[in-house]
Amino acid sequence: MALGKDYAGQDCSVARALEVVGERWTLLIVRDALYGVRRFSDYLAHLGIPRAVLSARLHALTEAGVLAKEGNEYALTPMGVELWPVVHTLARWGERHRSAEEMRIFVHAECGGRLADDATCPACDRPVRPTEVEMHPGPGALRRDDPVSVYLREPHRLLDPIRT
Amino acid sequence: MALGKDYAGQDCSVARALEVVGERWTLLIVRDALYGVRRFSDYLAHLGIPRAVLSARLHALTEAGVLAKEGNEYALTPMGVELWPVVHTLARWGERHRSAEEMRIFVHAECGGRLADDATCPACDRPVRPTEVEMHPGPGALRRDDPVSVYLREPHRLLDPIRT
DNA sequence: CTAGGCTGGTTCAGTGAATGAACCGGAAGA
DNA sequence: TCTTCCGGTTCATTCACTGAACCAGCCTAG
Repeated sequence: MALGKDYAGQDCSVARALEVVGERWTLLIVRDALYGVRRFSDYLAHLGIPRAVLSARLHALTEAGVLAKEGNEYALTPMGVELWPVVHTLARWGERHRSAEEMRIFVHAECGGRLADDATCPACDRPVRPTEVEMHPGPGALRRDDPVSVYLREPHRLLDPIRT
Repeated sequence: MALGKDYAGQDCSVARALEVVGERWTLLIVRDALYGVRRFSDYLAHLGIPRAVLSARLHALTEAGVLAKEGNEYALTPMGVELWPVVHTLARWGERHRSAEEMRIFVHAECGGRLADDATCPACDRPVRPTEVEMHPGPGALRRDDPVSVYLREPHRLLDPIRT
C-alpha cells in the first residue's frame, strides 16, 4: 500500500478510513453490497467498472475485513455493515445538493416512515439497522437494464441477497 | 470532468456526491476546513499534499460550491458545512476499526458530553451543529510540528478560523 | 526605493494507477 | 463432446498523482 494509496503522516481516523474505502469505486462497491449485491458479474454490470479494478477492489476489501468471500459471493462483514451510516449520510448530501430528483427512498420497514439524514427513524426515534431498511426507487431513478437495476425497480430490503 | 473522475451512468446520489468529494485528498481537505484551516500554506503543511494537487482540489471544491474563496482564504460554504456528518461518521468508523488509540475527541461544548457516532449529543438528545463542537486531542494524537498540528494541541471549536 | 523573504501559486518530467479489450480455465448444460 | 457462462488475469494505452523547480506579487527592513 505504498505511494498513492495511503495518507502516511496523518494522525487522523478519517485518513485511516479513507485508506480502506477512499479509492475510486470502493465506496460504490460497498453501497452495492449494502443493497445486497454479491456476485462479481452483478457488481461489474451495475457499476460499469473495469474488470481488473473490480477484482483488485474486491480483494483489497476482503483483505481489510470489510467483505468476506464465501464460494463465489462477496458479502459485507459486520465491519462492512457499519459503513451504512457513512453511505447513507453521503447519499443524503448528494441527494440534497447534487440531484434534481430523488433517486432512492429509504424507509423504516417496521413503521413505514422515511429515514432521517442521520439514518435514524424520526417516527420511532431510534437508530435503524440496515436490515430494517427498505429501499424504494424514487422519481429520479433511471430505467437501466442491467440485472441489478431491474431487480431494484421493486422495493428491497437492504442486505437481502440479490441473485439475478 | 471527463473520464476518470465521474461515475456516469450511476443513477445514485452516492455517486453524485463522490464526484465532488470522492477524489484522493478531497475529503481530508474538507476535514481540515471543518477544523478551521483556511490558508493555502496551512492545508499544504498539515496534509503533506503536493502543491499542484492542492491547487486543483481547492479550485474544484470552490467551483462545486463546497468552499468559497475570500481574499486568500478558502472557507466552507453552508453546503460544505453539511459534510460534517459524513466526515464525523467516517472518522468514528476509522476510529473503531482502524486505529489503536483515539486521535481526536469531539465534545458538545454546551454540555461537555462526547458526541455519539451519528454526530448527535446523547446527553442533550439532539443533533449538534459543528460550531457547537469542541475538538480535543486524544491519547493517540501524534506530536507533529506543522503550524496547524501545533495549534490543535489545544481544544478548538470546529469552524473557528485557524490563522497561524 | 530596493533587496530579500514569504505567500500562493504554475510548469514540467517521471511514475503509478485506471481503462478497456483480449484472453483463459473451470463448471455446468445441451 | 461442444458450447456457454462465470470469474477472473494480462496487456497496451491513457490519465492522474508526485515532487521538484520556477515564478510573480506583496510586505518589510535597511
